[in-house]
Amino acid sequence: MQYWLMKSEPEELSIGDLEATPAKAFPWFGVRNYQARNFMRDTMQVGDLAFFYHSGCAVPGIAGICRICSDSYPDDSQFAVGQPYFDPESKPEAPRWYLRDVRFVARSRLLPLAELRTWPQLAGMRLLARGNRLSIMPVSEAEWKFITGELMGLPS
DNA sequence: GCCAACGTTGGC
DNA sequence: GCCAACGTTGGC
Repeated sequence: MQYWLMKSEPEELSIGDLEATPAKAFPWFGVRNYQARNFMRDTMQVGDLAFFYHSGCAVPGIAGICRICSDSYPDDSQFAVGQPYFDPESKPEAPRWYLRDVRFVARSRLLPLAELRTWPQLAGMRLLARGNRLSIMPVSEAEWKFITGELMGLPS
């Protein structure tokens, strides 16, 4: 059981979209970074929990929690000619990009990036490291427990 | 294998 | 829209 943080632009997919259809498995499509792909393809396990992070919006921050609910499989969007995530270098017989499905767990109050930076307990968080651009990254158990317990007020 | 150029991410 | 930081590409 590991913890993660997954970034999404809410205009594309938001925690509200998951919440609106909590039984649905949402493919986490569009990741085009090898390190993030490797986390999804190789390291994640079904049942892992992840913070759902809203990026590229007015107030970026953690907006809720989702659960990894599938094994990894090829991201269809890499083969969609003319679409934003098309990758002409990737072949169906050797897909380059893999994803997993996630499902809604909880919405939280928005925890803005600027607020997360103020907590000494989170000073080592990868999300807050200078120049960090990874869209999928591990979260330590201590960070997870602090955020869910102290900032979200969820029972442990 | 180095590294400059370029494209992308993502906060502000 | 700007720009810092990073990842990728490709020439050498």
